[in-house]
Parts: sequence; structure tokens; C-alpha cells
Amino acid sequence: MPEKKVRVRFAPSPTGGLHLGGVRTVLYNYLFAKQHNGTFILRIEDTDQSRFVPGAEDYIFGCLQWAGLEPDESVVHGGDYGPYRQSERKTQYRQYAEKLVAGGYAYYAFDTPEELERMRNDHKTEQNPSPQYDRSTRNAMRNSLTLPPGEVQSLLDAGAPHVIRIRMPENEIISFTDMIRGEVSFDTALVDDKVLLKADGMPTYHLAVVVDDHLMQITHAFRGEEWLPSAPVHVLLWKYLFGTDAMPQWAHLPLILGPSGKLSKRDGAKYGFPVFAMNWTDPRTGELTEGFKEKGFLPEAFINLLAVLGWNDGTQQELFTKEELIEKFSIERVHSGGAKFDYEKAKWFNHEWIKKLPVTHYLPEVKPLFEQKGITVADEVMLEKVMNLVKDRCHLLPDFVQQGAFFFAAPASFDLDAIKPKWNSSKALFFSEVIRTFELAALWTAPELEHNFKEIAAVNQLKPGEVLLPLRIMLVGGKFGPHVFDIAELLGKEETIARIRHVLSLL
RNA sequence: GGCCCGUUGGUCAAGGGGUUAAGACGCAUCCCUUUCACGGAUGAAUCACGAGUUCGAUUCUCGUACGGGCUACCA
Repeated sequence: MPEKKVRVRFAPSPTGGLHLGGVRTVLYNYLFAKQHNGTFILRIEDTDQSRFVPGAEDYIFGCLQWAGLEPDESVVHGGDYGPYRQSERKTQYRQYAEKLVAGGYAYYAFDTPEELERMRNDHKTEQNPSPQYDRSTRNAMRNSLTLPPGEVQSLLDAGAPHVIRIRMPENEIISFTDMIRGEVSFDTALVDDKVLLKADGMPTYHLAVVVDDHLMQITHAFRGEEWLPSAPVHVLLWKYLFGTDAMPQWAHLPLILGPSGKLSKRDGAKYGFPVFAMNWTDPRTGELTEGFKEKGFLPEAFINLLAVLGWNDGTQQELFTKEELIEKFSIERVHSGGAKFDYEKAKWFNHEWIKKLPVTHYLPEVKPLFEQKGITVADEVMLEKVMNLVKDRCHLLPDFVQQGAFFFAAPASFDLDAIKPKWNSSKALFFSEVIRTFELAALWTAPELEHNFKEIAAVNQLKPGEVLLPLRIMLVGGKFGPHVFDIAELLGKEETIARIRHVLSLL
């Protein structure tokens, strides 16, 4: 049997921000597709009109673009299997649902929401807090299984609101092989009669995912573990509609957990770290949720840290480029257990990528950060040098501003308390001598400056350590930053001397 | 409640009958550096529990506990 061309899909519903778990699902889809020379499809699952959120769809594409995980086929990328928005495929689903009814695998149900609620209330007990519409209750409801055929037909003819539900078999064991978990099985007697086609004519996820995966020739279906309980419904639908031989191979990905259980979309801020890929503003409440991008993560790091959250290649390697991931990723090596997200480690990944990548690669992102703080960066070459000097101490992009601001603007305040207690006239004398020597310096390089500085110190019978910290405070404002003579070199003669003079006047 | 999935240091995890049970993050100490980092070294810390199978279980089986997910005309 010839191998079918690999086709995978990510199918988000455009209802809000794209969180960590979603991006990881995208990533695994993307890596799998690229590794197999396959096709990565993005399908918008917008069958719930009541949950439509303006802007959410564009936002998802924005996130994928930032992360460098562009689909091959989608509403914006085109393709031969469109439309890629389920709302635009609406008319296609009904025929499949009808076919199931005709085959006895599904039935019409006319129950109103109130009737459903009453049924749930009537059957609700402490032992059974969530009664289902299933073999135990469907015979007491208003559906084509209980109503006389004539009445069903006249209801249908009269356009009475109705849904189509799957009729779960009484006693069947449905099992399939999950690429991550191995064989998984379910007793159909314990699964409810899920709605397949809603009263508004839209399919539910259950019908849509099977029909579209078939129509779009999907070969491998990756999704979150939360879908596992409804997998038997999907398997059954495949069996009834297209045959299980045509069914994609399933892989249910482990969940990404927050500090206290499930990582919730809602309270990202509560954790003290982002949960969304990019900033998301809820159009209804105006509430902004910060994203990894705006927090200062590099896409390379973001992808890397997500990839290894639940997967590893069996070696000790932790840092992977996208190309390496494409080469090495394997779905079978994905962990089956959920993983708690560790923000500290996420920052470590970003730090590693900041050090690893040439600073010019992310300089365009860093420059505006300075400007946001009111610091003008006129010279990009200077910024590049500064970034190279301080990148070892930056975990997030905004750290560059904190670490590098004093190169572009004289410090607004100085940690004089670090100097004053040990300040004396001989040190003052020393620094004025330093100024004189620096003024005459023909060669303005760090080694040269250091040599001169230490020589003067020796002549004045001062230990370098006694005057190094004061010099640092004068140039930087505080006790931080790279080697002080590297700073002086970059600052230039004029600025260095000016800063020494200024602080001298404060002492 | 029912069903499903899971469980190796605080976190991510390798390993899958016999190992000193890797590595990374974080933490601590030390070295380097007369700042802060980087880097280097060292250290504390783990197989949820109980049965079984076996000469031998962290590894296999079964229970229990715990964690998570699902239980909508949401995805």
C-alpha cells in the first residue's frame, strides 16, 4: 500500500487568545508535517456562532507568523481543500448527518432546551450528578426513536427545530491505537448520544471534525488530551461514514498545567507569567492579557521551550533550532503525562537564545524598547555593540534597556552611598589625575585605559579595587554592568570624562 | 458520582527486570571576576503506596492513593 502524503491540521476555534498548549499543538503538527514533507493545514472551527469573537482569527494567524509556524493551507494561504472556515462549509454537513439517520446510526431529536434541562434535573442524584442523553434516557425523550414515524415526518415538514444525535450502540468496545498512549478503549454504553447537527444547521465539533478531516484528507490528527473521552464518538463516525481504514492516526497530546492545575486561559496574569503567545485584548471587556512576544521572548526560544515540554530526543540536548526539531521530532517520544509549566526555565531558554543568536537578529525588536523608555538610540551600530556587551545578563528583551540605558543617556541618579563612606581626598586627587591622563589619551581602548588607570592608582598608592567601584558608579550609576573599561571605551573619551567630572562634583 | 488518561528530585525529564537512577532549570557553597552577570566546580533533593510475578523490581501485573481531563445544541 503506497504511503499517503502526510496531511495534518490545527483546528482552533477563534474565541480568544492562543495559549501555550495551542501553540505546542501547532508546533507538533508543523514539525510532523515538515519532517514528512507533508502539508500543514489550519482550519478555523467556528461552528459556534454564539462564541464568535472579532479579531480572534487574525490574532491566531499573527501568532503563527511570529512563531514561524506558517500553515501551507488556510483561509489566508489558500489551498485546494477549502473553504478552511467551517462556517463556510455549513451546507456540506447535513447530508452526512442525514446519511447516519438513514442508516440507523443517528436520529432526530426535538427536545427543547427546557425539556433537556428538566430531564437532567429529574435524573440528577448524588450518585449521578450529570445525567446524560443516552440509552437510559433517550426513550423518554421526544425523538425519532420514540415518536411515530408520521409525527416525525410532519414535525420535520413543519420545520420544527431539531438536532441530530448519534445513537450510541448498547454494548460495544471501541478501541483505537493512539500514537502516544497505545491502545485506548471505551465502552459505548457509557458514552452519551452526542449532538452531531445543531438546530441552527451547524455541525458540532464531533461531526465537523470527522467530515472535514475526511474531506481534507487528513492523515494524522493531533489534539489535546481533553478530547480523549469523545474519541469513541469520532471513531464510530469514521466507521459509519468513511470506514476506519481511512481514519487518520490519532495522537492525544498531554496537557500543559499551571502552578495549580490546569493552565487556564483566563488568569494568565495571576500566575505572574504569560499564557498567550502574543498580547490579546478581549474586544468585549477591553481587558489585555500579556503575551510571550511582548514579554520579550524570542520566537526561537518560545518554540524550543514548547517543543521540549513533553518531548525530548533521548539525548541530553535541550537547545534545538527549528530545523533540528524538524529533523529529530517524533510523536512517539512525546510524554503521556501532563507537564507543569516552569516559567523560570522558560526564561533560561530565552537567555540561551539571546546569547546564541547574533544580536542583529533581534535588534529591531530591542530598539523600540529603548524608545518606549524615552531613550533615543540614534546609532544602531552603537546599540549593536552595547547589546553584545550586555547580552550575557539579559533573560528577556526588555532587560537590554535596563542593562544598556546608561550607554545612551547619563544616569539620572548615582549610588553615592556605595562611594561616600570610603571617600577621601587622596581618591579625589586620584580621579582628577585620571581625568588629566584620559584627556591626553591618544588610544581610547579598554586595555589602554585599564593600564593607565591602574598605573595612576599604583603611583597614588591605591589598590585598584578601591577606585574601581567608584569609577563604575560614575559611569553606570550603580553596581552593575560589564567590565568598566569596556564601558568607558564604548562611551568615548568625552562622555567618560564628563561623567567622572559630574560625580566628582557631587562628592 | 461515572468514564478516560496519567504518576521518576520543587519543576522539566532520561532510563524500562540487576545502574553509583543521567541531564537541565531552580536552590546552596566554592572558584573566576575587586560590580552584576556569564563560565567552571561541588552539594542537597527522586522512582506515590500495597500486593503479586521473579533469584532480583523504579522498570511487568493487579489493586489503592493522588493528580488531571471529560461528563453542553463549546471547542
